Amino acid sequence: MLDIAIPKKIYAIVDCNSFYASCERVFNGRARKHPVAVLSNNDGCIIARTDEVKKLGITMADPVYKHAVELQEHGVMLFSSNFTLYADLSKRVMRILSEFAPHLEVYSIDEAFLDITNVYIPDYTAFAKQIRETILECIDIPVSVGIADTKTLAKAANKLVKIFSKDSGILNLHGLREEMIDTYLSQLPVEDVWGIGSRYAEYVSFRGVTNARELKYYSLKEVKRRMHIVGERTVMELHGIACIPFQEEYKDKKGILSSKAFSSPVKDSSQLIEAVSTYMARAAEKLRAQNCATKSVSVFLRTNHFDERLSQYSNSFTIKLPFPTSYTPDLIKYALLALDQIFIPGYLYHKAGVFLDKIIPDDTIQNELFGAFTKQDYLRKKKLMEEIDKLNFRYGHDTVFVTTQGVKRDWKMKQAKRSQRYSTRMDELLRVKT
DNA sequence: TCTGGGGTCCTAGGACCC
DNA sequence: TCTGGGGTCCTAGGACCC
Repeated sequence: MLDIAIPKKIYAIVDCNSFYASCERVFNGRARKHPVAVLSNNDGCIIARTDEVKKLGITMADPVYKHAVELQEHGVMLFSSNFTLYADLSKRVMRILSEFAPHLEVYSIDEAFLDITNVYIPDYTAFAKQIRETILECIDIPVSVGIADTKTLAKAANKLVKIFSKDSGILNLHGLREEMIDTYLSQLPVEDVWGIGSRYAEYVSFRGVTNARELKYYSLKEVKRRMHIVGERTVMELHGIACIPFQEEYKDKKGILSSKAFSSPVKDSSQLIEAVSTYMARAAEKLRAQNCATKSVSVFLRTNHFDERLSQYSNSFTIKLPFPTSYTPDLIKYALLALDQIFIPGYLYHKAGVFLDKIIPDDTIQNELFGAFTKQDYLRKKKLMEEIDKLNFRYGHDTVFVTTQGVKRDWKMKQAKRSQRYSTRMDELLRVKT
């Protein structure tokens, strides 16, 4: 295909099976014996499910109420999401994985790539087996491992585990003959290829491309025309040519979003003010946690688009800030100005959110040449917020808060079925009867 | 009654500059 | 009838990921 020599890579991807559901099983003996599903905020959708639940035909983000009968019939245990717990267990999994390879890319809360190009591994399957067993033993979370010469092929291998090696949880494509790899790829539906979403899958399947092997040999020119450079990279990677870079170091977020649906419809501006203030407080915490400041604040709100009987409204407004900041009261002030631009009385609001954009590391902030803003001013506010963040971290969210966040918070999400934060809160440790 | 909450990257097109 | 050409920066929107 190409004349130039490309240094070969070898990647493994480790993916926690039904991660949130598996986390619930770690601390709940009864859940081990039952199918488990984890719910979104407000307990509205199913966002993680064990295999038994998948077999019922319940897909990601399916609303619970649609499946109430099957869920009950099959004795599925439902849990509200408990992200504090999941994040903590994720960290522990990643720590173990980092011992298996010199380079680790934490790709999501439940997945990581390992660059094992220069690791001496006599038997890749045995290597993967050791990873699985260690994580199972130490953290009690089952994982699947895919190994191949590109990230896309490793992801494909990981998906194919479910078809070819469910019991072992391992599939290694590295070192196989091309025809053998193609045989595997022919079993992977094109929409399961990493980088091919529903729109592209629809486009190519219309042209007779329904699996990964067919995509691999489809016209590269056509792929490039319709799916641009991203699609082209995907196809190249299916050919075993690594073009998606490995990103080891943690990158600061370029945008920070905080948004949630309300537990019940909201009409009053006073409640929206509380919600937007609270979301902004959370976004600002995240911003400060990465030592950054923002120069842009957006607010959006919308009615429930699922309810066709309601009159619909959706809008957003962005304010460019006169100076970079991470100071919650400033950010809330601008967020409320933005909210004021888009709030129209009379609608039943279902969801609101804030978005921070134009994020910069705060050590790049400089005095404004002819303005009132000074770096000293920024640092003074930052110091104050750091103290408040410490208190809130120690005593729980919103121990110290801005008054517009409100006290009652009727609009707040429901989490009726949340498990305890076993691993991070002293007062919620697992109790064992002796 | 009840429908997630985060993120990323890329492209096209317009504004603006010389 | 002719009506520069090249560059950068910004934004909105669309695709994707988990």
